[in-house]
Amino acid sequence: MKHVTIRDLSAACGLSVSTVSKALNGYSDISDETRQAVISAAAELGYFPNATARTLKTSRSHNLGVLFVDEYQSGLTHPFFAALLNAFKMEAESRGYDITFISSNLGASAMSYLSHCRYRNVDGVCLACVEFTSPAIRELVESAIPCVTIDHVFNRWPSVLSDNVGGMQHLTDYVISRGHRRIAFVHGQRNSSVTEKRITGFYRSLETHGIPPENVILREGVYVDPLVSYRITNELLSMSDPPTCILLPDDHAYIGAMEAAVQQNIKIGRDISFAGFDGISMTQSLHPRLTSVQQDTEAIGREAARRLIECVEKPNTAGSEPVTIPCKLIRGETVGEVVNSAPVRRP
Amino acid sequence: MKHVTIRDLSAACGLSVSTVSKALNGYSDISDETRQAVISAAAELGYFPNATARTLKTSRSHNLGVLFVDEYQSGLTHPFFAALLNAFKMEAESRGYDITFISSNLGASAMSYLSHCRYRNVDGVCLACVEFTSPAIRELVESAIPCVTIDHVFNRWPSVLSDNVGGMQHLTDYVISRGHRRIAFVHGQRNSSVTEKRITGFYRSLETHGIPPENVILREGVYVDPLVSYRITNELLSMSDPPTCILLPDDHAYIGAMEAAVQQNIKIGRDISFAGFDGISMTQSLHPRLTSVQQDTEAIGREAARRLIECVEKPNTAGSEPVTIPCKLIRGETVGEVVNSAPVRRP
DNA sequence: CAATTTGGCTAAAACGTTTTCGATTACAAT
DNA sequence: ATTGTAATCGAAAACGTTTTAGCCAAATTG
Repeated sequence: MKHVTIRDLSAACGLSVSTVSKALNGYSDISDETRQAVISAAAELGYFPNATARTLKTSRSHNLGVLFVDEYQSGLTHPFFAALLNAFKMEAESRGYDITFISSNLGASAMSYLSHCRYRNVDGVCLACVEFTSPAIRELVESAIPCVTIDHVFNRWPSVLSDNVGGMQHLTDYVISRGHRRIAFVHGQRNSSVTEKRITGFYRSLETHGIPPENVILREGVYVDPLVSYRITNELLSMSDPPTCILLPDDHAYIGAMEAAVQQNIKIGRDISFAGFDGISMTQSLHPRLTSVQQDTEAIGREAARRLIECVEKPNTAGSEPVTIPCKLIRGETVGEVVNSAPVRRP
Repeated sequence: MKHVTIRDLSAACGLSVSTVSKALNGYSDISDETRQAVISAAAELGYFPNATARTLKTSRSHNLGVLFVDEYQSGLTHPFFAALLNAFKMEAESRGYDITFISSNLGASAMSYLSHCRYRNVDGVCLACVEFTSPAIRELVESAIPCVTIDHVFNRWPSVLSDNVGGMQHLTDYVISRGHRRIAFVHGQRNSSVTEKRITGFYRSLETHGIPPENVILREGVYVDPLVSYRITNELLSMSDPPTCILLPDDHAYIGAMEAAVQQNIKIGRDISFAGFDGISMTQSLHPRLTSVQQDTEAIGREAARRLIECVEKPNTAGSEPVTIPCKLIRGETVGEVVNSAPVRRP
């Protein structure tokens, strides 16, 4: 009932263990004849090499670490991360790698990220959704273990970036193209780097269209929280000079914003326009369907896995350039066309 | 820069490797004096035992497999599973266990679940959201590897059940207590075991309240799909003898149901009542706030980890009884009180 | 025909632990 | 002085692989 070992296999074939090992690992000094014999015997006995023993000898575990600390304590239910992880896992598995979560509180004794990685002999680690400047992270990325980072770049290692700047810029471009000139942006928390990037994209669009900063309203909201957005939307709608379009921190905010509009009896898509961020499936079933920007989580995860594995398997090759994955604009029904073009206020 | 090994530690202490190992592992034939010396030296050198070598020797990996196949291809974004996994992971990590995903398509060669588990030397595996009757699963649960199952019971192994029967029963009880007598249940897909359980709970409630089956309407909907629920809700509302309350397959369905009610200008909570299942946070921000039943995913995951680890660490103890985790009723605003008690039709 | 190469295989040492079984000492009891 | 008993420690074998170095016959070369 125990694991069938390479010794059993060698006995069954009448060959030495070294020959069997080399036959299975594609060494060139084994005849095709015996190689076939070994392979078919392995299949028959249901032999799989013991990953542990192999790792001990080769110090390659075919195991990738995944490190993320969720700011919102939502853990794996964090929608962006969950989708990301799923794609990463798919790609890694297809290339023969398992994944294990790296955390700092394994068992009783606290363990640094680096220690955990070494403890488990991971071949590489993917960093996402973390505070990249923290000492524990620095220790890890400065070690010899290959890393890939998402939405952040260390010049030693490959990285993949979601184009938050471009995504927000295109969304704003779109809103402006629909005639909006007085726009509010309720962005997410200021301490997050993605927030800063989206703000950058927002202003970049305004600039290219010559819309003066005085025309826009910037407010700080919070992610994954409809209630704050409800409050802020109410405030914005009751201004003496209200915006014609409100860009929300994410799709969750639309729930609150919608509520505010309905209460004030303001028709969405005509009297007020909204846009979200993330393209969550649920908000695509609401009416009116939310206009939003979708991050290509699948491509991000897949690309991260590819680059990390390449970095693991060919350590000599020079560090690759950061790749940025474009976002996709989802044209819903919440950004209406401004016909009686509101007078643009210029200084 | 390499891993600091037990040999380095033994050299630093001037002791043999065996003594060091025994000191760290709490053997009784080591004096407290030398034990302390070893421990402090280990801390100073940053020594962590290599999990791979330890596993090879002890055939205990401190690694738990997690096996789930998502029916909806939503992978880790499956909300119930994501929450479950998160809780399981937390509990496992606090007890010194890492987790790895078990799948059947690792690398090029297809590998059975059992082979994957053996390949990675997992100490045990948690089965959730799977087709428990499939041959690949049977092979695994019939092996020597400890298993814990969620929402299904094999009598060999511990299991933890979410009380879908009781949850649905209490929800129906509540609806009936609000005066509803003509109730529709749009349940999920019929091939799922949780669907059957909820239907059971539904009928159990009807029976205890003496409501004849002719009074209720049963329709098959689908999970995580607002559109189908939109259609079915529309159909139900246009009946000559419409229900006063519609129980939906899950919270996602409420999006569609709400849409249908708004279109027909029917006020939710007064003219028609709705209830969901799952207690997704988003629907708790909608208005009216959805009445729903929340599964205690945190307790389920935690309990599963506990039982699995106990089963791993004390293999002799007899198999524990299945534990069922109760659901929590969330009283929202979507189930109104029926004042002019609709006449109950009796045969 | 001798010398060299080549093809195909094996022996054995590692990888970093744990654990069994002895070995050594000290000290008390006979 | 001999024996017995604890109390500590160490030697060495394992766990299942991979990989280096080498062996032997056959094939090729001069």
